[in-house]
Amino acid sequence: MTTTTNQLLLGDCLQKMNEIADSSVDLIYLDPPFFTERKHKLKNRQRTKEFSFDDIWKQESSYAEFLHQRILKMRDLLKDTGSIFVHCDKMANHIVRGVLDDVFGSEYFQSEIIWQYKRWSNAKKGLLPSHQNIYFYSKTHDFTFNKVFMPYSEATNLDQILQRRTRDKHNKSIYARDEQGSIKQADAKQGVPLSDVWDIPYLNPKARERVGYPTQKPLLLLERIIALVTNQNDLVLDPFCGSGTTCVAASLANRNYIGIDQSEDAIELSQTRLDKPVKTQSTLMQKGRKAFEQANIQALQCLANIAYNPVHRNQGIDAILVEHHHGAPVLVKVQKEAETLQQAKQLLRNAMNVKASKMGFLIRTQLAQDEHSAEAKQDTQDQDTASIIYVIETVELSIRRRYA
Amino acid sequence: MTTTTNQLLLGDCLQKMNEIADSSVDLIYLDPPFFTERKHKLKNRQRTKEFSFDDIWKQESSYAEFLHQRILKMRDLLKDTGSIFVHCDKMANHIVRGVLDDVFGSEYFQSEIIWQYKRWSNAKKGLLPSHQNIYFYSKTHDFTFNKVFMPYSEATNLDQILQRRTRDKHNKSIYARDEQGSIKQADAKQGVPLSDVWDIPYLNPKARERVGYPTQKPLLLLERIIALVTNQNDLVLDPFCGSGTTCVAASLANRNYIGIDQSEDAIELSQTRLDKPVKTQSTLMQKGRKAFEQANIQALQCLANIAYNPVHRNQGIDAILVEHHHGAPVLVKVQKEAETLQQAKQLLRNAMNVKASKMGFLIRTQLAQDEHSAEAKQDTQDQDTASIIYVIETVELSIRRRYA
DNA sequence: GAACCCGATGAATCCTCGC
DNA sequence: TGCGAGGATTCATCGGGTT
Repeated sequence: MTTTTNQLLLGDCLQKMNEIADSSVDLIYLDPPFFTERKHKLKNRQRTKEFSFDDIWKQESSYAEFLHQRILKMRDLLKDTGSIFVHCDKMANHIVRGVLDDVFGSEYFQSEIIWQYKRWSNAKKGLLPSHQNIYFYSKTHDFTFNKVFMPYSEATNLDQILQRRTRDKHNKSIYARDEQGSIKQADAKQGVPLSDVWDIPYLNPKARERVGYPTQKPLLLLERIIALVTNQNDLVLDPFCGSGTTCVAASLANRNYIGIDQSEDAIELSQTRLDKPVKTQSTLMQKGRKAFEQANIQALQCLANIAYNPVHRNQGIDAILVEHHHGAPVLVKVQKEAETLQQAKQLLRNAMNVKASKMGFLIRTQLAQDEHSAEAKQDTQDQDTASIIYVIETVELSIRRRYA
Repeated sequence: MTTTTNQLLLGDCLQKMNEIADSSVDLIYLDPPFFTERKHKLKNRQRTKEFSFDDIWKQESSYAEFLHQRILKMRDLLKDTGSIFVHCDKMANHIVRGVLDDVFGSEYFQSEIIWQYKRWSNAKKGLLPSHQNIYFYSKTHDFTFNKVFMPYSEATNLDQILQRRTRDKHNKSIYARDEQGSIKQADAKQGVPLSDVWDIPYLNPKARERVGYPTQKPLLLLERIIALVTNQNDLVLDPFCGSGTTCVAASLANRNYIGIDQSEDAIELSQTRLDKPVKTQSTLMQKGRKAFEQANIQALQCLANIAYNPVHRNQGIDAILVEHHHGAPVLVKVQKEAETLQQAKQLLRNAMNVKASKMGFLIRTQLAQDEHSAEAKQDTQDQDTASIIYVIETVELSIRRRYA
């Protein structure tokens, strides 16, 4: 049997998976639906002194049964080098784990991935839920895995890490030295293996990427999973594809895909997204939180000795000073490379209107086309609102100016 | 029955807990021993097509039974306002969760806490394990909880947070505006509620706090848990107290404690620690990770487009290139403001000797007193070691030079 | 085969040395 | 004697090799 790839199938995956050849899939990702009705049944149950596992499972059995049947079939579809990633509802992760241990075997459990994100807070008593669990099992020990390396920790003595080590006669670890007694260097290192805790921004409620599916996942999450355990032209299957994120990510990464869903709407939506994929264009999404911190280094350096709160994700403002001025916040904006001074000023002015700010600082970083225009040099006083924008230059710009 | 507090009990907690009065404990923390023998039993088990839940559990049942008996008793010991925190082994978290759901009821599940950390890596194919799970259940809905707030994330729209919000007639959340229609500023906010993902440094192998217990937890972790769900003079119980971290943390926070352990050594050790508690106080602990990042911003900026590993805490080196040269690392140093070129060169040269590096780059950022000296302009070749230092200038410096 | 040993690992602390 | 820079050391966890 040959499998037609790059298609979306409408129906229960239990049936539809029969259209896929055994041992043909490289990665299965699923976020199975979770039926919350069961939960309430538990409420009034009697606690018994004599413990039986059946008690736990009876409550969950219909769900576990549902999942078990399907995951059994999924295992057959996987190549020997294939992997499965199962996204868990927080009320059911023990059930999912139990089923996976049964079908794949606990020795093929690779990782519990924690997808961590910051989120808008709620008023709930307790801790703010800010993670989800993804279980990663491989079919065999010979699974495809593309190693990813991350930077060393800031607290690491990196120069020492690069020294070769050995053990002395007491089996104590020491640095290796050559005949002259100088330290031997280790081979080139690439960094630290990727951790099982992933800090990936939660899909912002207003993101363009969002298509209205409650459990929609960020593309970045799926892209990372796909990059980790598949290669180009491999086949990715999502048996509960929903809004189609997995398929879109696979398609963007030049992998083949098959998506299955019971809902006609889901299939239609997925197809639309596949025809014209939209990925949220935010610095945070693309480069991660670290890059976000560095993106504005220049701006922050200018402010090095002033007490300020950095502001991200706002075109008009890069920082708000801690000190207020006449009871209103003082805003700071750094001119971006692509902005003319005019544009930058207007953005800051808008922001100041919204924030009712009376004082703003605009930090120039770019030479103007017409260096002699009045606008380029003067601070701006807005007649209506009595607010003022001071224009400041970076040191570097003032040097370049003398050459202009 | 009255309970004697601030004591350590030797024995199986199943028996010893009988010495504690029912409904007298405010917090139970436990890190139950985990018997890894199970793992191997699972290995050769046949997967059966007809699915039975008993199959999953039979393997685990002796362990689950062990845990269930004890946790049942623990629930009785808890006050109605009390909570339990259970630390899980990564191979057993589904078992623990199942038992807790059974004893406490899933509606009293409050959080799965992810304790996240950085740690030395290993050769594992796959993701680097860097978290542990802690389950948090309350006995009733009326549990003690002290809200904790953390600083806002870098990606938060801080400017929006500072705007006062209200609801319109359709009960939709909107920004509050004054008579003139401009936005009202909110009062100072406390921050974001504490997340269920905790970044707490792992107990370092060299830490003096370490006492030799393999599963010893950092005091910081227990301190946070205790602060979260207990008040002064409350009673904290650890039925598997091991090295006694829980009791020490409770004692330091002016809570009462009871620790139980089967091992005489553990009890003795715990008592020693209680008499003279040691807590790690380091730069990382005190100033946090951020302190490292900001120390060196300027140097890192100069290296923007080169593949390098940043080096902290070493005067002679700011970075090591990823690529090696003639089998030796290539070192990079950025001249600091207070350093003359001579001094900078010497520091780099020393570092190169120690690291046996053949090639180094020194990035000039300062104009020399005597701009015309030969030393200022020339690269340095060391006759003895055949190593060479290339001197490079920043763009900014070369502009300033033309004015010098 | 199974049990054991051994080397590699990197985070982060302790510790020493020099001024 | 105090302090800071940076060198030294440890540990749990893998894989792989060897009894």
